[in-house]
Amino acid sequence: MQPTFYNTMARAKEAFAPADGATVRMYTCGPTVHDFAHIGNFRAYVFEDLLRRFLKSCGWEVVQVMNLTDVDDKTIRKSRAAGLPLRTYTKTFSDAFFADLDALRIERAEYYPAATDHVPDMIALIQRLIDKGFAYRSDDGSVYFGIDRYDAYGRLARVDKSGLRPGARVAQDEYEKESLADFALWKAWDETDGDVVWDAPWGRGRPGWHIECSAMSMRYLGESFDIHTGGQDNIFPHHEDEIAQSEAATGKPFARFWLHCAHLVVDGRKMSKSLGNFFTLRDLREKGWSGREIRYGLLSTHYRQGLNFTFDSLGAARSALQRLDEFRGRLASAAGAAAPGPLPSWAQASPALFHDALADDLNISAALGVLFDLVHVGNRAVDSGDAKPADAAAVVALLDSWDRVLGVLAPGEEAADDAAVELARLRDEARKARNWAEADRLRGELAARGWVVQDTAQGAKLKRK
RNA sequence: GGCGCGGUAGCCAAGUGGUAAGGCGGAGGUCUGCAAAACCUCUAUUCAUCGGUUCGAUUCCGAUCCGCGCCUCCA
Repeated sequence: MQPTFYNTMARAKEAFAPADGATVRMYTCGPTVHDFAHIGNFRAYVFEDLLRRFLKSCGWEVVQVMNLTDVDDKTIRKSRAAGLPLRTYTKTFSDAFFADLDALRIERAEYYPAATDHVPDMIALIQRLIDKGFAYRSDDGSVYFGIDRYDAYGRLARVDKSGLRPGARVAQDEYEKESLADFALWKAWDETDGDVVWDAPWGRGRPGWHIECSAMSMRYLGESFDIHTGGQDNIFPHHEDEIAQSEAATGKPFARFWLHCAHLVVDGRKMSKSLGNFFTLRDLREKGWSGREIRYGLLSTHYRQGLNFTFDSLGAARSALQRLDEFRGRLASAAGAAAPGPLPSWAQASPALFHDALADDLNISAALGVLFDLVHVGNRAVDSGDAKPADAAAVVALLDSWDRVLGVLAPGEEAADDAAVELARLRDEARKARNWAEADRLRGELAARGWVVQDTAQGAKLKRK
């Protein structure tokens, strides 16, 4: 089935294929590296990772770009407060960001351009906009995009530009703009910028926020590309402004599909430090949750659905993953060294069901339903002895192919240490001697070391608690 | 005020104009020395409320109530 994605531009699901039929060119709005990313941010990145992996499973190549915003008001302010050069300050957080991506099993994008490495591209793009009459210079040397000079403004967010009213956060010093919703392409230098400054033909300063995404997407993906994603809060103004400045400059359609993921709340409330419900990935890992568990928690709710993140839901993720691990382990032992045969009858429908679920705008709940249905019938087959080694091997291969999309199955087994193996051996001996008290004592000792014993037909197995 | 999303079992969460997937949790049972895991059975006569359309609506339409997001740099 051909994938269908909900395109914010159309406010409807639309059939998707890459424009050139082979390679999906995708731009994903990335982090502002002035602090550790929080789990709300990672919800978006996990969604984009699922999208990326699913597109690959459809047989397409993917070229993904994720920007690193390493210059903006907050970043400058914080780096100056820390007494560090901008680069030094942001490196801490971009390094942490990549470590967090790894923990969440998020595949690397092809490009992670940093804004500060692409200022010349931005200057060139702004110059094009000035030359074409879409942008104007204000008295202080800033450059603004004039939305009244661009007819199509407001198409994505469906805002009427005449209806835009001033928000609470409009700075006092922006009176020079032609229209309130005009946005800065270039901000003239002032003393709070310190040494964060570039020379441009119209004066010294630094780029506005929106322009980096236009300039960097064009550099790596071309002036038109397939998919642009971000959090729903980016629809307006960020993505609206990207479209305006990009299409005004090139005269070409910018992104064909716009996918936006909904926000995450914690315990039903917006995350905030004052409520004590604000978590970075690091915070959760320190509480003993694995990256895989957190990934499952973030992944298992449809991306356009608001996600209520709770510790109960993490516990549910842990249990669900244990069930999946157990199933894969049972199948692997049933398979032994057998080569995969054709899928057994009880699994034959599964691959198409799984693909079709995700092809329907990444319906992850339906896809997980297919997965758990397979676990159910598969466990039954193993119990009844119907699963022949070649069958089991085929289903293991199927699970592994699904996991290239989901990225949650492979548990990263921890081999039991020698001491635990010895305790398990002693317990086996005690059991053979029907010395149940000693066997249970040894099981307790293993439990204290964090190991759970399972007696199976193949002998005792040790699993991490 | 404008744009938009959502209200489905104890919790999370799909879904369809024809009678409610799946996960977690809970109860009972099988297996086991006991466990663990797995399996079996049960756990929403009902999908926020009220109207309407229809042979029939949780699913379509309207209204109401409630919760939430964005409206200048927050994924």
